[in-house]
Order: sequence, then structure tokens, then C-alpha cells
Amino acid sequence: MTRRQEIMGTALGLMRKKGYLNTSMRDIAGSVNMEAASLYNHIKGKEEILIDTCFGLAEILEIGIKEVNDIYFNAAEKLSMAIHSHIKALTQDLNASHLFVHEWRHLSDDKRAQFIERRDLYEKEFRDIVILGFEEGEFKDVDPKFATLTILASLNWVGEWYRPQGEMQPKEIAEKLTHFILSGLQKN
Amino acid sequence: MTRRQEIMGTALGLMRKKGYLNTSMRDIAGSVNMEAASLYNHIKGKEEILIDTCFGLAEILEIGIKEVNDIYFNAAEKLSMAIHSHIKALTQDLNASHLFVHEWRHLSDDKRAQFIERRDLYEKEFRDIVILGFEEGEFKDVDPKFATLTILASLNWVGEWYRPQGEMQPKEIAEKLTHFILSGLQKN
DNA sequence: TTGGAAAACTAACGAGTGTTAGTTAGTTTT
DNA sequence: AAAACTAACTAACACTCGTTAGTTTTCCAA
Repeated sequence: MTRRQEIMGTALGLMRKKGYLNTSMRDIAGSVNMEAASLYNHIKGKEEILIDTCFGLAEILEIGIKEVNDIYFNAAEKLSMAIHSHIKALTQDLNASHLFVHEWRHLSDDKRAQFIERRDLYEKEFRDIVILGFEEGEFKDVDPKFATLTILASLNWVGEWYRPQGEMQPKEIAEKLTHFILSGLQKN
Repeated sequence: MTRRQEIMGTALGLMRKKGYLNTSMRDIAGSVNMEAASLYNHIKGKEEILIDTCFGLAEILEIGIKEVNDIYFNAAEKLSMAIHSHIKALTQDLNASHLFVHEWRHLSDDKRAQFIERRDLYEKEFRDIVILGFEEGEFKDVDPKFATLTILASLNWVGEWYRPQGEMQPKEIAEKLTHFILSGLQKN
């Protein structure tokens, strides 16, 4: 592990615990036993941590949804696999996920605009699956935008309560979420 | 409207837009045309804004769920009304909701502990409805904790996309959420 | 008209912020 | 052996932060 990776990893841990704004360069430096100024031999600045993390995870999610669209053809299957891909990416690194879900707001204006654009595109991929399901006659005639936002809210919230040492593992979480989203709480 | 309410309202707006930590007392003061020090004639300090908002909304939600439990007896009805009550409270003041959902982390240690305790109690009220539904034979045999977290995630996320001037109003949102949560996306 | 509270002001404190400059010891490359 | 590179350091800059003390202005009830 390079020194840079060590810094990044430590920083992400601190930022998840205390928040991005509340984590100072001196905090990070202290956690890797160096002075704040020395961090600049490895990273350009504080925002680079946020940028690399947010856009890194964005790319992983984009690759995931593209794969799903390439391989599967019916909406229920696509949705299921998209959920699995999303949950896998988010639970892989909870610290990174926290920045991705909550702290992207603190990106500088232009980076934030880029991030929102990519997030909206990703959202659209999900929405298209919901629409496809309706066109197939498999899904109900719901408002696709509303349904997509509701689904993604459930997915993104997993990062708030998932614990790697807990009893529920990512695959099981994704399965339960898929089932819940497809068929709901009530018996027929 | 008292000066205090004006300050509170302005502060909440800024904090939603820029984040709690990123909103300074000087920002708030500037927005109500006074000096930062003058704010202290009306509020004890910055954290009071966060405390009053988080605990204020917590109380509204608690009253709501208690009312629902007093009036309704079957789980599907209880859940529906709890969702309506929750959405009504959250969409009433989006600025306050933002602090309640996202910024409570920045409460001081003891206040944060109190907040988490009340949030967990509220969560339990929802969970009990899910459990009741299973006992009635109306709901599926889902993991109640998982289901509750997923439901609340969907509800809390509404604050992120709801716009008062938009086409969907709180009551309609609550109805659609209820339907979605109860019966899911897929046709039978 | 006046006394006094309420609400504004100025000035400052002490701490913390991200970042840059300049330097140095140790290692690697030429 | 000389030069270049890496990664650490100390010191400092130029702010911003929440908050307090002390003072002045505003405004309303008596």
C-alpha cells in the first residue's frame, strides 16, 4: 500500500466519522503520523480526497449499470441485478460511500455540477428500467421518476446501517431489497 | 414574526443550502442585516439553532405517530397514516427537515445521544406496525428491522426532491409511497 | 418626558483553517 | 561522485470561526 493510499483511507475514515468539513488536514496528518504540510507531497489538497472518492465511486456504479444493461433483457431481471450491483459497490467501502452519498455537496461549484450530471445520468438508467418494465406489461403504471427516487433512497440508505460484521451480507441485502421493491409488504 | 423567528428561519435556509458547518454566524447575521454579535441577543449560540430544529421536528413526528396509534387499529391503516403524518411533517419545512435528516450528526455529544435515542424510539413505533401487520396475517414475513429502515429511507429522502411548487403535493406523495411500500412495483 | 429594558453596535480574543515556502535528510539515478 | 528525486520537517501567511465584553442606540410604558 502506497503512502497515498494510506492517507486516502485514513482520511475517508475520519470524514465518515466526523464529516468532511469537520475533518482538518491536521486531523488526517495526525492519524498517519506526519505534519499537515507533508500531506501535500502526496495529494494536491483536501478537495482531491472528495473528488477522487466521489468520482471513483460514480465510475464503479456506471460500469455496473452498463454491464447489467448489456447482459440482461427483461426489466425485473435488470432491476434485480442493478440493485445487486449498487449494493455491492456501496458496501465495498462504507467510508467512500458516505462521501459519495452525503458530502458531494461540498465539492467546488464546477466539480459539483459534473457530479450532479453523472448522478442524474445514473438515475436515468434506473428510470429506464422502470419504464421498460411498464412497456413489457410487467410493472405497474407508476410515476417512473417517483419510483426511481424512492428505490434509490432505499439503496443509498443501506450505507447508514450496514455493518460488515453484522448478520446480513450485501448479497442478502440486495435480494431482500429486490423482493421488497418488486412485491411490497402486503400479502396478495 | 419575532426577530428570533426571523433569525431562525433565515439560518435554516442558509444551512440547508450550504450545510450547517459551512454556515457562519456572520453569514446568518448578514442575511438579517445585523452584526454577528447581535445574534446573541436573540439566541444562545449556533448550536441552539440545530438543537431547537432537530428536537422540534422530533416532537412533531412523535405526536404524529402517537395519534395514529390511538386512532387506528389495523396495520395497513396505521402504516398509511404514519406515512402521511411523516411526509406532512417533513414537507412542512424543508429547511428544518434538512437539519433533522442530515445535520443532527453535528450536535454535541450529549444532545446527539438524546437525539439518537428519540429517533430509535420513533423507528420502533414504525417497526411495531410492521410486526403487527405480520401478526394480523396481512403482511409478509419480512425482517421488520430491515423493512422499517427501508421504508424510513424512502420517506426521509422525499425532502431531497420535493418542491412545494412542483406538481406532486404532500398528500399525493404519501399516497403513492403507501401504495408502493404495500404492494410494490410488479404486477401480480 | 423620562427611565430602563431590548437590541443593536464595535472591538477583540483565542483557536483553528487550508495552504505555501523554504529546508533537510535519505535514497535513487546519472 | 554529482545530480535529482522523495518525503518528511518547521514556520508562517492570511483568513475565518464562535463567542464575549463593553458601549451605544432604539423604543415603549409610565
